[in-house]
Amino acid sequence: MAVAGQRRRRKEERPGEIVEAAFEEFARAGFAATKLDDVAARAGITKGTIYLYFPSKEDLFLATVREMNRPSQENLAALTAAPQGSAMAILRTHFAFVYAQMVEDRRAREILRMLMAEVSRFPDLADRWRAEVIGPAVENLRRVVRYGIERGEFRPSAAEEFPHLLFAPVIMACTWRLMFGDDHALDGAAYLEGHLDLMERGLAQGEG
Amino acid sequence: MAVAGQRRRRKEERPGEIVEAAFEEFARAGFAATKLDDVAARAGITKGTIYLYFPSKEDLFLATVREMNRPSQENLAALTAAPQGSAMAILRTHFAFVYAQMVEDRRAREILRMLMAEVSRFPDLADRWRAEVIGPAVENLRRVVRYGIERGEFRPSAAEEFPHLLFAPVIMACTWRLMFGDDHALDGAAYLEGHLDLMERGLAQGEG
DNA sequence: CCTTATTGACTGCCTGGTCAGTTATTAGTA
DNA sequence: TACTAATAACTGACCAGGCAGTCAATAAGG
Repeated sequence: MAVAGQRRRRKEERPGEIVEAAFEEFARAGFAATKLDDVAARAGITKGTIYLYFPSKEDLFLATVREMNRPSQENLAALTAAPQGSAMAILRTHFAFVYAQMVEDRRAREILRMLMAEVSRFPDLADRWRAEVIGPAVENLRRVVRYGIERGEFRPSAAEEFPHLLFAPVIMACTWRLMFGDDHALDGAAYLEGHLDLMERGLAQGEG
Repeated sequence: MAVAGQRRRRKEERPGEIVEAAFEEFARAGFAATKLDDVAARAGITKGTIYLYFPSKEDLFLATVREMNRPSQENLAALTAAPQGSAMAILRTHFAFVYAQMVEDRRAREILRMLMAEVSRFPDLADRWRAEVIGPAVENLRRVVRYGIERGEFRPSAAEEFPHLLFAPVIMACTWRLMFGDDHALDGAAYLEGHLDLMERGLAQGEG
Protein backbone atom coordinates (compact mmCIF):
# COMPACT_ATOMS: atom_id res chain seq x y z
CA MET A 1 0.00 0.00 0.00
CA ALA A 2 1.22 3.44 -0.86
CA VAL A 3 2.29 5.83 1.85
CA ALA A 4 0.14 8.89 2.46
CA GLY A 5 1.58 12.03 0.89
CA GLN A 6 3.24 10.14 -1.90
CA ARG A 7 1.98 9.75 -5.38
CA ARG A 8 -0.84 7.29 -5.72
CA ARG A 9 -2.88 6.16 -8.66
CA ARG A 10 -6.53 6.91 -8.08
CA LYS A 11 -8.29 7.10 -11.37
CA GLU A 12 -11.69 6.55 -9.79
CA GLU A 13 -11.67 9.08 -6.99
CA ARG A 14 -9.77 11.91 -8.68
CA PRO A 15 -12.56 13.65 -10.59
CA GLY A 16 -14.72 13.90 -7.48
CA GLU A 17 -11.86 15.18 -5.39
CA ILE A 18 -10.97 17.77 -8.00
CA VAL A 19 -14.55 18.98 -8.31
CA GLU A 20 -14.81 19.20 -4.53
CA ALA A 21 -11.66 21.31 -4.32
CA ALA A 22 -12.73 23.38 -7.32
CA PHE A 23 -16.04 24.18 -5.66
CA GLU A 24 -14.31 25.61 -2.61
CA GLU A 25 -11.98 27.74 -4.69
CA PHE A 26 -14.59 28.95 -7.17
CA ALA A 27 -16.92 29.83 -4.30
CA ARG A 28 -14.17 31.73 -2.56
CA ALA A 29 -12.70 33.68 -5.43
CA GLY A 30 -15.05 33.49 -8.41
CA PHE A 31 -14.26 31.96 -11.77
CA ALA A 32 -11.69 34.37 -13.14
CA ALA A 33 -9.71 34.82 -9.93
CA THR A 34 -9.49 31.12 -9.15
CA LYS A 35 -6.06 29.61 -9.83
CA LEU A 36 -5.89 26.02 -10.95
CA ASP A 37 -2.69 25.64 -8.96
CA ASP A 38 -4.71 26.39 -5.84
CA VAL A 39 -7.41 23.93 -6.83
CA ALA A 40 -4.75 21.29 -7.38
CA ALA A 41 -3.06 22.05 -4.06
CA ARG A 42 -6.36 21.76 -2.23
CA ALA A 43 -6.98 18.40 -3.89
CA GLY A 44 -3.49 17.26 -2.94
CA ILE A 45 -2.29 16.92 -6.53
CA THR A 46 -0.65 19.16 -9.13
CA LYS A 47 -2.14 21.19 -11.93
CA GLY A 48 -1.15 18.75 -14.61
CA THR A 49 -3.39 16.10 -13.11
CA ILE A 50 -6.44 18.33 -13.44
CA TYR A 51 -5.87 18.36 -17.18
CA LEU A 52 -5.99 14.57 -17.25
CA TYR A 53 -9.63 14.74 -16.21
CA PHE A 54 -10.91 18.09 -17.43
CA PRO A 55 -10.03 19.69 -20.75
CA SER A 56 -10.13 23.29 -19.52
CA LYS A 57 -10.90 25.57 -16.61
CA GLU A 58 -14.32 26.31 -18.06
CA ASP A 59 -15.20 22.65 -18.29
CA LEU A 60 -14.15 22.18 -14.71
CA PHE A 61 -16.44 25.01 -13.69
CA LEU A 62 -19.38 23.50 -15.55
CA ALA A 63 -18.75 20.10 -14.00
CA THR A 64 -18.62 21.74 -10.58
CA VAL A 65 -21.95 23.50 -10.88
CA ARG A 66 -23.64 20.39 -12.24
CA GLU A 67 -22.27 18.23 -9.47
CA MET A 68 -23.34 20.65 -6.75
CA ASN A 69 -26.86 20.83 -8.17
CA ARG A 70 -27.34 17.08 -8.07
CA PRO A 71 -28.64 16.69 -4.49
CA SER A 72 -31.40 19.29 -4.87
CA GLN A 73 -32.40 17.74 -8.18
CA GLU A 74 -32.67 14.33 -6.60
CA ASN A 75 -34.58 15.63 -3.57
CA LEU A 76 -37.02 17.39 -5.81
CA ALA A 77 -38.39 14.09 -7.03
CA ALA A 78 -39.57 13.16 -3.55
CA LEU A 79 -41.60 16.36 -3.31
CA THR A 80 -43.55 15.76 -6.48
CA ALA A 81 -45.66 13.04 -4.94
CA ALA A 82 -49.45 13.28 -5.11
CA PRO A 83 -50.66 15.73 -2.45
CA GLN A 84 -53.00 14.71 0.35
CA GLY A 85 -54.28 16.36 3.50
CA SER A 86 -54.14 20.11 4.17
CA ALA A 87 -52.42 22.12 1.46
CA MET A 88 -51.00 24.41 4.09
CA ALA A 89 -49.46 21.46 5.89
CA ILE A 90 -47.77 20.44 2.66
CA LEU A 91 -46.41 23.95 2.22
CA ARG A 92 -45.11 23.94 5.79
CA THR A 93 -43.19 20.73 5.27
CA HIS A 94 -42.03 21.87 1.88
CA PHE A 95 -40.60 25.17 3.06
CA ALA A 96 -39.02 23.73 6.17
CA PHE A 97 -37.12 21.43 3.84
CA VAL A 98 -36.29 24.17 1.37
CA TYR A 99 -34.91 26.39 4.12
CA ALA A 100 -32.67 23.65 5.39
CA GLN A 101 -31.53 23.05 1.82
CA MET A 102 -31.05 26.57 0.53
CA VAL A 103 -30.53 28.90 3.46
CA GLU A 104 -28.78 26.82 6.07
CA ASP A 105 -26.59 24.84 3.68
CA ARG A 106 -23.70 26.99 2.63
CA ARG A 107 -23.05 25.03 -0.56
CA ALA A 108 -26.42 25.77 -2.09
CA ARG A 109 -26.01 29.44 -1.34
CA GLU A 110 -22.61 29.54 -2.94
CA ILE A 111 -24.01 27.89 -6.06
CA LEU A 112 -26.52 30.69 -6.32
CA ARG A 113 -23.76 33.22 -5.96
CA MET A 114 -21.56 31.56 -8.54
CA LEU A 115 -24.36 31.27 -11.05
CA MET A 116 -25.37 34.89 -10.61
CA ALA A 117 -21.83 36.05 -10.94
CA GLU A 118 -21.01 34.02 -14.03
CA VAL A 119 -24.23 33.75 -16.04
CA SER A 120 -22.96 36.20 -18.60
CA ARG A 121 -19.99 33.91 -19.22
CA PHE A 122 -22.12 30.75 -19.36
CA PRO A 123 -25.57 31.68 -20.65
CA ASP A 124 -26.64 28.11 -21.38
CA LEU A 125 -25.78 27.12 -17.83
CA ALA A 126 -28.52 29.36 -16.45
CA ASP A 127 -30.94 28.04 -19.05
CA ARG A 128 -30.26 24.45 -18.09
CA TRP A 129 -30.53 25.28 -14.42
CA ARG A 130 -33.89 26.89 -14.96
CA ALA A 131 -35.16 24.04 -17.11
CA GLU A 132 -33.91 21.23 -14.90
CA VAL A 133 -34.07 22.61 -11.36
CA ILE A 134 -35.97 25.85 -10.94
CA GLY A 135 -38.74 25.26 -13.46
CA PRO A 136 -39.86 21.96 -11.92
CA ALA A 137 -39.66 23.48 -8.45
CA VAL A 138 -41.98 26.32 -9.46
CA GLU A 139 -44.32 23.84 -11.12
CA ASN A 140 -44.39 21.72 -8.01
CA LEU A 141 -45.30 24.70 -5.87
CA ARG A 142 -48.03 25.69 -8.31
CA ARG A 143 -49.51 22.23 -8.05
CA VAL A 144 -49.84 22.55 -4.30
CA VAL A 145 -51.50 25.96 -4.61
CA ARG A 146 -54.01 24.57 -7.14
CA TYR A 147 -54.67 21.65 -4.87
CA GLY A 148 -55.43 24.06 -2.04
CA ILE A 149 -57.78 26.07 -4.22
CA GLU A 150 -59.64 22.99 -5.43
CA ARG A 151 -59.95 21.89 -1.86
CA GLY A 152 -61.54 25.23 -0.91
CA GLU A 153 -58.70 25.84 1.52
CA PHE A 154 -57.12 28.65 -0.49
CA ARG A 155 -58.75 31.46 -2.41
CA PRO A 156 -57.77 31.99 -6.04
CA SER A 157 -54.81 34.36 -6.07
CA ALA A 158 -51.75 35.46 -7.96
CA ALA A 159 -49.84 32.69 -6.23
CA GLU A 160 -51.29 30.37 -8.83
CA GLU A 161 -49.69 32.28 -11.69
CA PHE A 162 -46.61 33.32 -9.69
CA PRO A 163 -45.66 30.68 -7.13
CA HIS A 164 -42.43 32.68 -7.06
CA LEU A 165 -44.17 35.03 -4.65
CA LEU A 166 -44.38 32.24 -2.09
CA PHE A 167 -40.80 31.23 -2.64
CA ALA A 168 -39.44 34.77 -2.52
CA PRO A 169 -38.63 34.92 1.21
CA VAL A 170 -36.31 31.96 0.73
CA ILE A 171 -34.35 33.81 -1.93
CA MET A 172 -34.34 36.89 0.26
CA ALA A 173 -32.87 35.00 3.23
CA CYS A 174 -30.40 33.31 0.93
CA THR A 175 -29.27 36.58 -0.64
CA TRP A 176 -29.12 38.34 2.71
CA ARG A 177 -26.85 35.72 4.15
CA LEU A 178 -24.68 35.64 1.05
CA MET A 179 -24.16 39.37 1.18
CA PHE A 180 -23.92 40.12 4.86
CA GLY A 181 -22.49 36.88 6.19
CA ASP A 182 -23.54 34.40 8.83
CA ASP A 183 -23.14 36.96 11.59
CA HIS A 184 -25.98 39.10 10.28
CA ALA A 185 -28.19 36.22 9.11
CA LEU A 186 -31.93 36.54 9.69
CA ASP A 187 -33.02 34.38 12.62
CA GLY A 188 -33.89 31.12 10.89
CA ALA A 189 -36.76 29.68 12.94
CA ALA A 190 -38.59 32.97 13.60
CA TYR A 191 -38.18 34.10 10.01
CA LEU A 192 -39.53 30.83 8.63
CA GLU A 193 -42.46 30.99 11.03
CA GLY A 194 -43.21 34.55 9.95
CA HIS A 195 -42.97 33.56 6.32
CA LEU A 196 -45.46 30.71 6.81
CA ASP A 197 -47.80 32.88 8.84
CA LEU A 198 -47.98 35.66 6.25
CA MET A 199 -48.33 33.10 3.50
CA GLU A 200 -51.17 31.31 5.24
CA ARG A 201 -53.10 34.52 5.76
CA GLY A 202 -52.37 35.66 2.24
CA LEU A 203 -53.60 32.49 0.62
CA ALA A 204 -56.46 31.57 2.93
CA GLN A 205 -60.08 31.63 1.98
CA GLY A 206 -61.57 34.03 4.49
CA GLU A 207 -63.80 36.95 5.37
CA GLY A 208 -66.55 35.13 3.52
CA MET B 1 -12.26 74.71 -29.80
CA ALA B 2 -10.88 71.23 -30.03
CA VAL B 3 -12.07 68.87 -32.74
CA ALA B 4 -14.04 65.80 -31.66
CA GLY B 5 -11.91 62.68 -31.54
CA GLN B 6 -8.80 64.60 -30.66
CA ARG B 7 -7.26 64.91 -27.28
CA ARG B 8 -8.99 67.29 -25.00
CA ARG B 9 -8.39 68.30 -21.43
CA ARG B 10 -11.40 67.59 -19.30
CA LYS B 11 -10.41 67.43 -15.70
CA GLU B 12 -13.96 67.97 -14.48
CA GLU B 13 -15.81 65.38 -16.53
CA ARG B 14 -13.21 62.63 -16.63
CA PRO B 15 -13.87 60.87 -13.33
CA GLY B 16 -17.58 60.61 -14.10
CA GLU B 17 -16.92 59.32 -17.58
CA ILE B 18 -14.47 56.74 -16.31
CA VAL B 19 -16.86 55.52 -13.62
CA GLU B 20 -19.62 55.30 -16.20
CA ALA B 21 -17.47 53.20 -18.52
CA ALA B 22 -16.19 51.11 -15.62
CA PHE B 23 -19.73 50.32 -14.55
CA GLU B 24 -20.56 48.89 -17.96
CA GLU B 25 -17.44 46.77 -18.06
CA PHE B 26 -17.63 45.55 -14.47
CA ALA B 27 -21.30 44.69 -14.94
CA ARG B 28 -20.51 42.79 -18.12
CA ALA B 29 -17.48 40.82 -17.01
CA GLY B 30 -17.14 41.04 -13.22
CA PHE B 31 -14.26 42.53 -11.33
CA ALA B 32 -11.44 40.15 -12.11
CA ALA B 33 -12.23 39.69 -15.80
CA THR B 34 -12.59 43.39 -16.52
CA LYS B 35 -9.62 44.90 -18.36
CA LEU B 36 -8.73 48.49 -17.66
CA ASP B 37 -7.75 48.87 -21.30
CA ASP B 38 -11.36 48.12 -22.20
CA VAL B 39 -12.66 50.58 -19.63
CA ALA B 40 -10.35 53.22 -21.04
CA ALA B 41 -11.39 52.49 -24.61
CA ARG B 42 -15.05 52.76 -23.69
CA ALA B 43 -14.38 56.12 -22.03
CA GLY B 44 -12.48 57.27 -25.12
CA ILE B 45 -9.15 57.60 -23.32
CA THR B 46 -6.19 55.36 -22.53
CA LYS B 47 -5.37 53.33 -19.48
CA GLY B 48 -2.82 55.77 -18.17
CA THR B 49 -5.48 58.42 -17.75
CA ILE B 50 -7.46 56.18 -15.43
CA TYR B 51 -4.48 56.16 -13.09
CA LEU B 52 -4.52 59.95 -12.95
CA TYR B 53 -7.89 59.78 -11.23
CA PHE B 54 -7.97 56.40 -9.45
CA PRO B 55 -5.04 54.86 -7.61
CA SER B 56 -5.94 51.24 -8.44
CA LYS B 57 -8.46 48.94 -10.04
CA GLU B 58 -10.00 48.21 -6.65
CA ASP B 59 -10.52 51.87 -5.90
CA LEU B 60 -12.18 52.32 -9.24
CA PHE B 61 -14.54 49.46 -8.43
CA LEU B 62 -15.43 50.96 -5.06
CA ALA B 63 -16.05 54.35 -6.59
CA THR B 64 -18.28 52.73 -9.19
CA VAL B 65 -20.48 50.93 -6.69
CA ARG B 66 -20.83 54.05 -4.54
CA GLU B 67 -21.72 56.23 -7.48
CA MET B 68 -24.34 53.79 -8.75
CA ASN B 69 -25.94 53.56 -5.32
CA ARG B 70 -26.38 57.29 -5.03
CA PRO B 71 -29.78 57.70 -6.73
CA SER B 72 -31.51 55.05 -4.61
CA GLN B 73 -29.96 56.55 -1.50
CA GLU B 74 -31.21 59.98 -2.40
CA ASN B 75 -34.66 58.75 -3.30
CA LEU B 76 -34.89 56.94 -0.02
CA ALA B 77 -34.89 60.21 1.87
CA ALA B 78 -38.07 61.34 0.17
CA LEU B 79 -39.88 58.18 1.23
CA THR B 80 -39.03 58.55 4.91
CA ALA B 81 -41.46 61.40 5.34
CA ALA B 82 -44.11 61.16 8.05
CA PRO B 83 -46.81 58.66 6.99
CA GLN B 84 -50.44 59.65 6.58
CA GLY B 85 -53.55 57.99 5.19
CA SER B 86 -53.93 54.27 4.61
CA ALA B 87 -50.83 52.23 5.40
CA MET B 88 -51.62 49.93 2.51
CA ALA B 89 -51.75 52.91 0.15
CA ILE B 90 -48.30 53.91 1.32
CA LEU B 91 -47.03 50.40 0.68
CA ARG B 92 -48.57 50.42 -2.77
CA THR B 93 -46.82 53.63 -3.74
CA HIS B 94 -43.64 52.51 -2.10
CA PHE B 95 -43.43 49.19 -3.92
CA ALA B 96 -44.44 50.64 -7.26
CA PHE B 97 -41.45 52.93 -6.91
CA VAL B 98 -39.13 50.21 -5.72
CA TYR B 99 -40.07 47.99 -8.65
CA ALA B 100 -39.33 50.72 -11.12
CA GLN B 101 -36.05 51.32 -9.37
CA MET B 102 -34.80 47.80 -8.74
CA VAL B 103 -36.44 45.46 -11.19
CA GLU B 104 -37.00 47.54 -14.28
CA ASP B 105 -33.80 49.55 -14.10
CA ARG B 106 -30.96 47.42 -15.33
CA ARG B 107 -28.30 49.40 -13.48
CA ALA B 108 -29.70 48.68 -10.03
CA ARG B 109 -29.92 45.00 -10.86
CA GLU B 110 -26.34 44.90 -12.03
CA ILE B 111 -25.24 46.54 -8.79
CA LEU B 112 -26.88 43.73 -6.89
CA ARG B 113 -25.10 41.21 -9.07
CA MET B 114 -21.72 42.89 -8.68
CA LEU B 115 -22.06 43.15 -4.94
CA MET B 116 -23.11 39.54 -4.60
CA ALA B 117 -20.27 38.38 -6.77
CA GLU B 118 -17.57 40.46 -5.12
CA VAL B 119 -18.57 40.86 -1.46
CA SER B 120 -16.06 38.27 -0.33
CA ARG B 121 -13.37 40.43 -1.87
CA PHE B 122 -14.66 43.67 -0.29
CA PRO B 123 -16.24 42.82 3.06
CA ASP B 124 -16.40 46.44 4.21
CA LEU B 125 -18.26 47.34 1.03
CA ALA B 126 -21.15 45.06 2.01
CA ASP B 127 -21.10 46.45 5.54
CA ARG B 128 -21.33 50.02 4.33
CA TRP B 129 -24.05 49.13 1.85
CA ARG B 130 -26.09 47.50 4.59
CA ALA B 131 -25.54 50.36 7.01
CA GLU B 132 -26.18 53.16 4.54
CA VAL B 133 -28.73 51.77 2.11
CA ILE B 134 -30.39 48.52 3.12
CA GLY B 135 -30.67 49.13 6.84
CA PRO B 136 -32.56 52.42 6.48
CA ALA B 137 -34.78 50.88 3.82
CA VAL B 138 -35.77 48.04 6.15
CA GLU B 139 -36.34 50.52 8.95
CA ASN B 140 -38.53 52.65 6.73
CA LEU B 141 -40.66 49.66 5.81
CA ARG B 142 -40.95 48.66 9.45
CA ARG B 143 -42.21 52.12 10.31
CA VAL B 144 -45.03 51.80 7.80
CA VAL B 145 -46.00 48.38 9.16
CA ARG B 146 -46.09 49.75 12.72
CA TYR B 147 -48.14 52.69 11.54
CA GLY B 148 -50.63 50.29 10.01
CA ILE B 149 -50.82 48.25 13.20
CA GLU B 150 -51.34 51.31 15.37
CA ARG B 151 -54.03 52.43 13.01
CA GLY B 152 -55.84 49.11 13.41
CA GLU B 153 -55.44 48.52 9.69
CA PHE B 154 -52.91 45.69 10.05
CA ARG B 155 -52.79 42.89 12.54
CA PRO B 156 -49.58 42.36 14.50
CA SER B 157 -47.41 39.98 12.48
CA ALA B 158 -43.88 38.86 11.74
CA ALA B 159 -43.68 41.66 9.17
CA GLU B 160 -42.94 43.98 12.07
CA GLU B 161 -39.82 42.06 13.03
CA PHE B 162 -38.96 41.04 9.45
CA PRO B 163 -40.04 43.68 6.95
CA HIS B 164 -37.75 41.68 4.66
CA LEU B 165 -40.66 39.34 4.11
CA LEU B 166 -42.59 42.12 2.41
CA PHE B 167 -39.63 43.13 0.33
CA ALA B 168 -38.71 39.60 -0.69
CA PRO B 169 -40.70 39.43 -3.94
CA VAL B 170 -38.69 42.40 -5.21
CA ILE B 171 -35.44 40.55 -4.65
CA MET B 172 -36.95 37.47 -6.24
CA ALA B 173 -37.96 39.36 -9.39
CA CYS B 174 -34.58 41.05 -9.44
CA THR B 175 -32.67 37.81 -9.08
CA TRP B 176 -34.86 36.01 -11.60
CA ARG B 177 -34.23 38.63 -14.22
CA LEU B 178 -30.52 38.74 -13.49
CA MET B 179 -30.19 35.02 -13.94
CA PHE B 180 -32.56 34.25 -16.76
CA GLY B 181 -32.48 37.48 -18.70
CA ASP B 182 -35.07 39.96 -19.85
CA ASP B 183 -36.69 37.40 -22.12
CA HIS B 184 -37.83 35.27 -19.21
CA ALA B 185 -38.62 38.17 -16.85
CA LEU B 186 -41.72 37.81 -14.70
CA ASP B 187 -44.55 39.99 -16.04
CA GLY B 188 -43.95 43.23 -14.19
CA ALA B 189 -47.45 44.66 -13.70
CA ALA B 190 -49.23 41.39 -12.93
CA TYR B 191 -46.45 40.25 -10.62
CA LEU B 192 -46.48 43.52 -8.69
CA GLU B 193 -50.26 43.35 -8.41
CA GLY B 194 -50.05 39.79 -7.10
CA HIS B 195 -47.37 40.80 -4.64
CA LEU B 196 -49.50 43.64 -3.29
CA ASP B 197 -52.61 41.47 -3.14
CA LEU B 198 -50.95 38.70 -1.13
CA MET B 199 -49.30 41.26 1.09
CA GLU B 200 -52.55 43.05 1.78
CA ARG B 201 -54.30 39.83 2.73
CA GLY B 202 -51.34 38.69 4.78
CA LEU B 203 -51.13 41.87 6.80
CA ALA B 204 -54.79 42.79 7.10
CA GLN B 205 -56.77 42.72 10.27
CA GLY B 206 -59.60 40.33 9.48
CA GLU B 207 -61.78 37.38 10.36
CA GLY B 208 -62.40 39.19 13.64
C1' DC C 1 9.13 -4.85 -17.44
C1' DC C 2 5.27 -2.73 -19.35
C1' DT C 3 1.53 0.42 -18.68
C1' DT C 4 -0.18 4.64 -17.23
C1' DA C 5 -1.30 8.02 -13.51
C1' DT C 6 1.19 11.74 -11.97
C1' DT C 7 4.53 15.19 -11.82
C1' DG C 8 6.79 19.77 -12.26
C1' DA C 9 9.41 22.62 -15.00
C1' DC C 10 8.48 25.25 -18.91
C1' DT C 11 6.14 28.52 -22.35
C1' DG C 12 3.53 32.11 -24.05
C1' DC C 13 0.12 35.24 -23.32
C1' DC C 14 -2.18 38.55 -20.81
C1' DT C 15 -2.89 42.55 -17.98
C1' DG C 16 -2.15 45.76 -13.86
C1' DG C 17 0.63 49.38 -13.20
C1' DT C 18 4.59 52.93 -14.58
C1' DC C 19 6.65 56.94 -16.60
C1' DA C 20 9.13 59.78 -19.93
C1' DG C 21 7.46 62.27 -23.43
C1' DT C 22 3.60 64.87 -26.10
C1' DT C 23 0.16 68.26 -26.77
C1' DA C 24 -3.86 71.23 -25.45
C1' DT C 25 -4.66 75.08 -22.71
C1' DT C 26 -3.85 79.16 -20.15
C1' DA C 27 -1.14 83.21 -18.58
C1' DG C 28 1.88 86.52 -19.60
C1' DT C 29 4.04 89.94 -22.75
C1' DA C 30 4.24 93.29 -26.35
C1' DT D 1 -4.10 90.29 -31.77
C1' DA D 2 0.10 87.52 -32.06
C1' DC D 3 3.66 85.25 -30.01
C1' DT D 4 5.98 82.73 -26.18
C1' DA D 5 6.42 80.29 -21.85
C1' DA D 6 4.64 77.56 -18.28
C1' DT D 7 1.47 74.14 -16.81
C1' DA D 8 -0.59 69.83 -16.50
C1' DA D 9 -3.85 66.49 -18.85
C1' DC D 10 -2.99 62.84 -21.58
C1' DT D 11 -0.60 59.23 -24.14
C1' DG D 12 1.46 54.81 -25.37
C1' DA D 13 5.26 51.96 -25.14
C1' DC D 14 7.03 49.43 -21.70
C1' DC D 15 7.81 46.25 -17.63
C1' DA D 16 7.01 42.57 -14.21
C1' DG D 17 4.50 39.12 -12.53
C1' DG D 18 0.96 35.81 -12.74
C1' DC D 19 -1.41 32.07 -14.62
C1' DA D 20 -3.69 28.69 -18.19
C1' DG D 21 -2.19 25.10 -20.54
C1' DT D 22 1.80 21.56 -22.28
C1' DC D 23 4.75 17.63 -22.24
C1' DA D 24 8.85 14.81 -21.46
C1' DA D 25 10.28 12.44 -17.50
C1' DT D 26 9.09 9.67 -13.42
C1' DA D 27 7.31 6.23 -10.48
C1' DA D 28 3.49 3.29 -8.85
C1' DG D 29 1.15 -0.94 -9.80
C1' DG D 30 0.25 -5.25 -12.01
